[in-house]
Amino acid sequence: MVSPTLSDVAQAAGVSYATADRVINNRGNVAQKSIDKVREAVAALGYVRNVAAANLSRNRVYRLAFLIPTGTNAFFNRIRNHIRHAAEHLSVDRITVEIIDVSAFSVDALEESIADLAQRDVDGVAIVGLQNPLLEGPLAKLRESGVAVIGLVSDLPQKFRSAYIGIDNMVAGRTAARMTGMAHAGGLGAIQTFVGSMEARDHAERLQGFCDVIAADYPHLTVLDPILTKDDPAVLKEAAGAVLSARSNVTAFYNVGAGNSGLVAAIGAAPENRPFCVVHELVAHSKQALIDKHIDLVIDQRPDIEVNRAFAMLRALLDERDLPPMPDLMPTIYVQDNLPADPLIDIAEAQSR
Amino acid sequence: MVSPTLSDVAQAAGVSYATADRVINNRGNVAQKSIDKVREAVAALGYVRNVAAANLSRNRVYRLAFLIPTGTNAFFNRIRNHIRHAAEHLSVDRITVEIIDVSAFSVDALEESIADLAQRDVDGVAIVGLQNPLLEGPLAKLRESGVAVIGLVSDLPQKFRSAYIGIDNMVAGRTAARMTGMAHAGGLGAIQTFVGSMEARDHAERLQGFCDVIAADYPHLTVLDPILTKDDPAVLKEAAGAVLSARSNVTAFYNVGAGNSGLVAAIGAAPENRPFCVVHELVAHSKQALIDKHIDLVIDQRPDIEVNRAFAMLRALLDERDLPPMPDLMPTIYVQDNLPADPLIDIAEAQSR
DNA sequence: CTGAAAGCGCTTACAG
DNA sequence: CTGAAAGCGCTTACAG
Repeated sequence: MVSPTLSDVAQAAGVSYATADRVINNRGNVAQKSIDKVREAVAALGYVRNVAAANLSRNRVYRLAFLIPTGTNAFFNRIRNHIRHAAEHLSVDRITVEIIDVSAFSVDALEESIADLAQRDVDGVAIVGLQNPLLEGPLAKLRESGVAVIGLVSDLPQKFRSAYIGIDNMVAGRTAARMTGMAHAGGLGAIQTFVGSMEARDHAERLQGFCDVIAADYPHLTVLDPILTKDDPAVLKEAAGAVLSARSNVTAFYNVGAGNSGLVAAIGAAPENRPFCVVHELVAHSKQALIDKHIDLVIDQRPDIEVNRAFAMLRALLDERDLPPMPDLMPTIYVQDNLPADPLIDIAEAQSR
Repeated sequence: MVSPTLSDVAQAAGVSYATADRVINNRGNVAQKSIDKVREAVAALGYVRNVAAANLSRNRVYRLAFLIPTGTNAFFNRIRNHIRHAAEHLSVDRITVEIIDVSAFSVDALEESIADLAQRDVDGVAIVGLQNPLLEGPLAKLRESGVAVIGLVSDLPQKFRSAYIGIDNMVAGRTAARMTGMAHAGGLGAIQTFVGSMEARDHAERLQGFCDVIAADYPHLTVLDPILTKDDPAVLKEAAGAVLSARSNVTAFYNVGAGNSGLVAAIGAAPENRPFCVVHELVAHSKQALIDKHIDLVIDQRPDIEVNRAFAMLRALLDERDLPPMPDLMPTIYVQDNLPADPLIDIAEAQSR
């Protein structure tokens, strides 16, 4: 039971190889009669196109690009490492990968980078995006020129990308709230929250999800107004330190954004009777803080899986084949006991220093 | 910068294509001088073998098999569904997949099934194994005949398989303990544990990990002796019901094994003031129990990821290429908020009824 | 020990 | 609108 080839199909349909090929790939210029005959033969034989052979024959090379925000953000450094690491194993499949740095959180910079891509010789691109209409023009152009576009970690305007790979930040916030609620075991409490910026959509969504769950299921807990940190460790250290030394009634810390090293430093300076601590993204210092019992939980979006999926998705898109199975990506909960021994986490951090 | 081909290498080395091929694939019968020249050329040009072309030329078809325990166990039904689902998308790559049922937990049955595989025309196999020396004979034969063998979910004797894909059950138990500890917020408590069988290695390991963490970090909690359930829902229902109606001082339930539907039924019958509940494996009824707030946490080993990795691993093994990046698989923690909308979970359950 | 050549299942000009 | 043929990068007999 060897699978049928295109020449089997052609023979069964009574047409030439080339004509069968034209039908299979919708290349046009075929008589309706021929089309019907080929379609029938395909159905009868159960023909399925051999993508590997097709790619070989056109000497297919996938040139992929990732647009990633710059900066010392340990999370994006982790993403970068996962891309590079995956890329090493992908050269076997004739895939070249380029990481393009984009100034973080700047719509203008992102717009320009996307426009530049059209010049570049690229087949597919994954973009850490922003939901901004300014991006629509360059994105439309990119897609017109046949480039596959997906959003990664942070979405693009939906009509201008083929897929989005990332978590739902509302869910991430809800998950953080659930754990914080549980950890109070029915007792009273007050939760001090920290956010980088309320303009950052992901931060706002996480906080929203967090507050929703606390209000619904843990009414004996109070969520205090968030302290704005700009994701700056120094700001976090100072603010958290102030709360701790005030011997307030705060029973938990939830940092919605980045800058965790500052939070950990403040806690390390006053370890007795610290509040329950939840933060986002597993990077070298948050991992170490878990091990040191300075914090309790890390909610992570699994950048390794995100990157792998981005590659799989781009390839499927470029091969014009069905997408591989991809259930929703859900935030993962780490405690000190289920930490992955992922060397890329630590590399990421080393580079960000 | 097109990547060099074997004919580039042959030309650079001053030998024929066939000779270069012999060196690249270690086929032997080549003069040392030729070997050296080819090796140099490979290094100089940065040649990397095109696996797709190689597979095409030998008309490579991968015939893979999975040996999975039978029974109504919802977890293994979930595994089955993931295999079938992945298989649908794999026919494109000339991969055929066969699921072979094996009587659960029977060394004899497993031994026989492995022996049968040698007859069958199979290139690679993933086996839900047992650590039993009886398996070594048939496994050795299988590998001699060139079949790639990996352990899945439960390991085989280590020397007789190329890789193991599954979680560390000690880690799973530790994780369960950490969450249970947190949920007591420093208060006193007693934890009733349930195990299927202390002979089952995975159960014993989970319980061990659980007890270790409670003893080390939550000394104010007591772990009660496990109730033996044989993974039978009826036994669990009865036992848990008895504990609940005794109005004991039990503050938490931890079910190390299967049979959760019985536990949930007992809780559903007496929902007021129920203990904190941790179970293993996300299947339709444990998912529903989370949503219904009958239980608090599910520790899951992500069978979807395990299955995907099993396929990737077997392919890499058969292609004799480097293994793709695979960080340790860690148990995942689910609460009602980060549940995946995975249709295969529910299919699995429907079939097991 | 070495090399020339057919073939894997496709795509792509090219000729008609 | 249709078909014959070269070529993609490899493997595999086969001849020497």
